[in-house]
Amino acid sequence: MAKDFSTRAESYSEWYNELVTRADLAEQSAVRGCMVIKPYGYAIWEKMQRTLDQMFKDTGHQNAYFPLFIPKSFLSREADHVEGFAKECAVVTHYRLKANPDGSGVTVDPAAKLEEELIVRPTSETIIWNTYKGWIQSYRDLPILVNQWANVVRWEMRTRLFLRTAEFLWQEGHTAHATKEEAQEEARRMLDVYADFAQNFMAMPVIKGVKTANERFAGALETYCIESMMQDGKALQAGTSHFLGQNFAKAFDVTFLNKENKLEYVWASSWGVSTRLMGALIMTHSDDNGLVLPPKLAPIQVAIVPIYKNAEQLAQISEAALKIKAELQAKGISVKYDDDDKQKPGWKFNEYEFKGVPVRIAIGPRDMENGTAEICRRDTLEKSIHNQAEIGTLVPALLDQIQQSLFDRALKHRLDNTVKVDNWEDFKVQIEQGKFILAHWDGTTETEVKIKEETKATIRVLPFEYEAEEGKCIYTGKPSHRRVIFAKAY
RNA sequence: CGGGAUGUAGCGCAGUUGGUAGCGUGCAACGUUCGGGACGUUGAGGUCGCAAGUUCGAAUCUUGUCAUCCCGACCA
Repeated sequence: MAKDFSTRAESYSEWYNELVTRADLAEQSAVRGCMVIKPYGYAIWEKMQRTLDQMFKDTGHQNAYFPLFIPKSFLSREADHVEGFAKECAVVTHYRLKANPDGSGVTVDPAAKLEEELIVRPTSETIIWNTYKGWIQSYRDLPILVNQWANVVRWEMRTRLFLRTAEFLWQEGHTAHATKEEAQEEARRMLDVYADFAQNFMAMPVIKGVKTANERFAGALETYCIESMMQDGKALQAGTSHFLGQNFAKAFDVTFLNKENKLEYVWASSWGVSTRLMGALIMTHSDDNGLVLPPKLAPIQVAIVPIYKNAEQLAQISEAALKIKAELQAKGISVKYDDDDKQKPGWKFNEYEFKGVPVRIAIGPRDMENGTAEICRRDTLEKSIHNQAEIGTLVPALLDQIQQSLFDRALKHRLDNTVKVDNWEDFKVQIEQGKFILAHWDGTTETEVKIKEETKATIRVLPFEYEAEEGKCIYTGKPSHRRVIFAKAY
């Protein structure tokens, strides 16, 4: 009955939708390409949000909120930006409905046509920089370090639950600086924050680096990214941070007087991560039994399940269980004691496995006789028996261990599936096997595009960490000084 | 927008040569159970995606239409 979800590459829907459904995280909405995030899924997102939000604040940022609607003319101010997003925008053209004369529902009132159409934001650079114009006059007004938690809409032709939905939740940071260096530093700093979050909270190893010109954000001078490998070997872009130069300042005429009393355009960065991270989390750790959550992001870290035949036994077990629960909670661990009489222990075991709860503790009559409890860890499904008195000290250490071991396992998977390739035939073979390929590239967009056409492989990232090495482009044979990472991507 | 497939109970599906709809699971009640999704008995739940046509009669045949999924195109 095992469906081999965790490793099968070819069937996205079974691999992914099934796990999402079983873990009860999200479902398709009635609206095309949108999703309903269910309470348990949202609890995970909230935990991610809180963690990230604190990290932003620790790096000096503040939250703010900007409008959902963007006047059409704003979007077209920056040439590359509009070109990048024009094909996927939802447009508001009217502001009123009216009842049909024959009483059969409503129709759009043609009299209520907007003079200028409004775009539902696909990203907020334009509306924010239009606002920043009014906020910035002097170098004393800088930097502005603002983040927004919001939803955005991108009318993609093809959507995938969590990974590419028409509407998604995200945060977008938009910063304004007096110097180029400062803006670049900011973009790099936030990439580090993302990498920190991915690796230390999501237990998801990432490769930090820079995108090629071809894969760059529309309107950016440089796009930095964290790139991660999913269990089927495909790459997922987990977060991006952009150095925008003065492009948006020029487009929205945002200038300031510097210390030398000279008028200058403002320098910018923007950065964002989205509910796609939920997809990344699922696809990095899940196995055939369902979701596997890293302890630091699990809404429930420990579930305690009593096993009993009658009310008397339950009362005894509850006493022991609640003691353990209190002990763990005192250490900041979220614990659920599930004495729900409506479900059987076996059912609960499966349920918490679907939901990815890192540690499960079972206590039954046999344990009560011996003063013990059974601990099962979700990542390995190993069970062990311990004295009840030890649980309070054992579990915190175990949670740390699970967190680390999930990361180690994912990193090993990536390293095991990363290969250096030096000839084209080999490249085509390896890319089909879902590998990350380290190969030389001649640095041209032309070559990059041709490789993509022939193999569907894209250059995921030019890693910051690399060995300088003379070589020949995998495709054209032209000289190259370093290897870059090719892979198929979601 | 091109290629392919699918729409039948909450979910997953069957339904033969046209004869007025069934299985699994889930749901409700009761009893026995309870250390890995228990079992039995009873019960509730369906405009067969929508529309038109053929026919005495359509889930089934025809046409149209809508929706969803997969593969492309598209995609910080």
